[in-house]
Amino acid sequence: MRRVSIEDIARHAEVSHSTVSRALRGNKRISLAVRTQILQIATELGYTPNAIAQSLRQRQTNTIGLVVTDVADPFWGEVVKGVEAVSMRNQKALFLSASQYDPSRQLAVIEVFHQRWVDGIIVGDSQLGDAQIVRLARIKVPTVFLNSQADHAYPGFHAVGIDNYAGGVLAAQHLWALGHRHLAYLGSTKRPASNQMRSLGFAATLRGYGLPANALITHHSPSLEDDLRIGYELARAIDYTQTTALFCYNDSIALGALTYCRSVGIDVPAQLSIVGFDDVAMAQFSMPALTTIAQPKVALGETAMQLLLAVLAGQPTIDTILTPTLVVRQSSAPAPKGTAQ
Amino acid sequence: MRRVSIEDIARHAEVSHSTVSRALRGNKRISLAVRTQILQIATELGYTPNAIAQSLRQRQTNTIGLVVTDVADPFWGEVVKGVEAVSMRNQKALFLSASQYDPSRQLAVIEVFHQRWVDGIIVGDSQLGDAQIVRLARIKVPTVFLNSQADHAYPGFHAVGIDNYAGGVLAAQHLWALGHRHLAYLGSTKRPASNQMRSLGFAATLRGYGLPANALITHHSPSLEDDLRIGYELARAIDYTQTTALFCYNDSIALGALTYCRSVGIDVPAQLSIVGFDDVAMAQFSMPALTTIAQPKVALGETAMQLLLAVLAGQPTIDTILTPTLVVRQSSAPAPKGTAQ
DNA sequence: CATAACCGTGCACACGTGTGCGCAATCAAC
DNA sequence: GTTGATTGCGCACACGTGTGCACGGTTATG
Repeated sequence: MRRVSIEDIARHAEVSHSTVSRALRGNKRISLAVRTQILQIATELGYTPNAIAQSLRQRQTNTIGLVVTDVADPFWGEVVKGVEAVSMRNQKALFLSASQYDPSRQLAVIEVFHQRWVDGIIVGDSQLGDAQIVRLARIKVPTVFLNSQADHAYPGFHAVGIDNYAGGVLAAQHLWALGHRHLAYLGSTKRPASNQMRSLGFAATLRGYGLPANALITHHSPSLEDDLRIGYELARAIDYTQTTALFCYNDSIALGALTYCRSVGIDVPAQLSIVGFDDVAMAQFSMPALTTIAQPKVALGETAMQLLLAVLAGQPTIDTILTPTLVVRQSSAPAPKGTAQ
Repeated sequence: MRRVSIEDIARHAEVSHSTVSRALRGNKRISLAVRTQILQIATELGYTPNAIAQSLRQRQTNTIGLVVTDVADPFWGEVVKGVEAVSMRNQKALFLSASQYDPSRQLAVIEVFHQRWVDGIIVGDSQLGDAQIVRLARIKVPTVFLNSQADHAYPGFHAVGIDNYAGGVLAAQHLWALGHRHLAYLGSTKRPASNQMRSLGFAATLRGYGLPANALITHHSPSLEDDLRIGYELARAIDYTQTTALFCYNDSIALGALTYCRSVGIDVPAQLSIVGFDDVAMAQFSMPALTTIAQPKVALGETAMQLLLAVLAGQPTIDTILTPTLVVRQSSAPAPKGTAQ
């Protein structure tokens, strides 16, 4: 039942375990004859190095902890995919945990990671409060925040994200250019900071164009429900005799809104334009295909992991803010005649 | 820079590290006075147990390895969510890795898990060949296969899955009852076994009803592309002067097919019925909402993890095959007049 | 008061690896 | 042939934790 260790190999080869260890690691002070013999015995016995013992000895686990809010969210699914790919490629094992948008669980997960001596941590959608950040700062694990919902400016903390404000600006420019003068923003309270930035960029840009304050309404869902359902519900609260365009926190909410519109016969985009955020896979396959502010999701995950690796390697790094791009599809069109002021 | 260990606590409390260890673990042979003092010093110093050292000592890591084909796939996202939830609740850390449908990578990941001494492994969508299974059997790690693409009947191997054949039967019954007499199956070659079972259940049932062989055509995508795109492409290859119903390997393919149909003006469900598989979140929000064979995805993940925990606890277990259910929505309807024989 | 039972703690080892240091053997140089 | 360098390997310890055993001290018992 016991697994084969270097001690077992040593016994067979009639050398000490030190010699076996050195031979396996390619130390050049071991003679070729002995080394090849050891390697052969190792494969014969089916030896597998014990990563736990190695970790203890080397005080390093080659392990990364990733905590996200929800793995089943299509956005995070892609991000995790990017993180995993780079992690795998660099021989780091990946711990995954989900926080379900609960900051205390987020911290709890991080503590578990700490106990397991992960080399580094990536936190998605961080909603940690100041007190929690202080606790996190005490355990000095290199940490990368990915699309953080709060500013964590501490030494040893790094960040990768997209410019949410710029995304809001893009949406506003696009819809304004199409002639929309009564608009709505459908937000998400589960992600306070990014929600606010997208909303702000959107609203500020429109105001800059001269849009009166009462011509822009914003609805933020209070619930933790599924985004698709939230979008459906928020869309039903809108007065469509005025509003001709919706900008949604993300694609799931937009797709939910789109479903509501079709179910009550609102013609998208002839009567109503809808713009989403993220550019999830489904966005190009809805009917009509969704105009959206695209985030490079997989790249976001890859970048976060690469940044973390650089930190671990002691290289100088800089935080990265990626820029979102506007992807125009069929869900947005010129405002219907007679609605512009 | 060194982290605080029980040795450090021992020094402060002027006892031996054995006493500290016992106090922390609640051993009743330590006097109350000493124990409380030790606990206080522990929190003062900010002690965190070293899970690596514990693992080495106890020959058990409280760690589970999960390997899936693609985290970004909406189906697997939900499954991972279920696995993670149960894992977390039982204080097991979860290693995640993706195989990208490559059996050799699947095995490679398992070997890494083995090196890290995971207590158990869950393999999603296993496509391991016989040789790989033999290798896997040599390393005696309790393993649960989740919706396996092959029969792995070995001692120490367990399985959780759904009855794909029954799913195919359900789809056939539903579409036949609606009067469809020319049908097509849009499959996926990335998942050979489940694809075959769904196709077989579908075809056998229809033949049982007396459907002539040439009235059912099957298309299997040869590529590794995104399912949504595969569905779109496969749907364009169909002759719609005959075919009035599509049964698709999964919802993503069905949604892709649906998108193609709308883009060329085929009315779903008036002209064409579409049935998917899985019941992903998006299925109820497409237009029309997708009729589909539902899998309990989160429950599947939870069940797999619970089965694994039972195995680890030495309890007797039995493999579980869950039964899919038909969810009728708006994408399926009676066959258009004049098409039935 | 002597002996036994019991309670609280420390010693020492183990888990599996990696590595600094030393030691023996071989070889080269003068 | 003595000295010095070089090569190849083992000894012993460390990483942090848990636990069997022994041992000293206190209390109960006769």
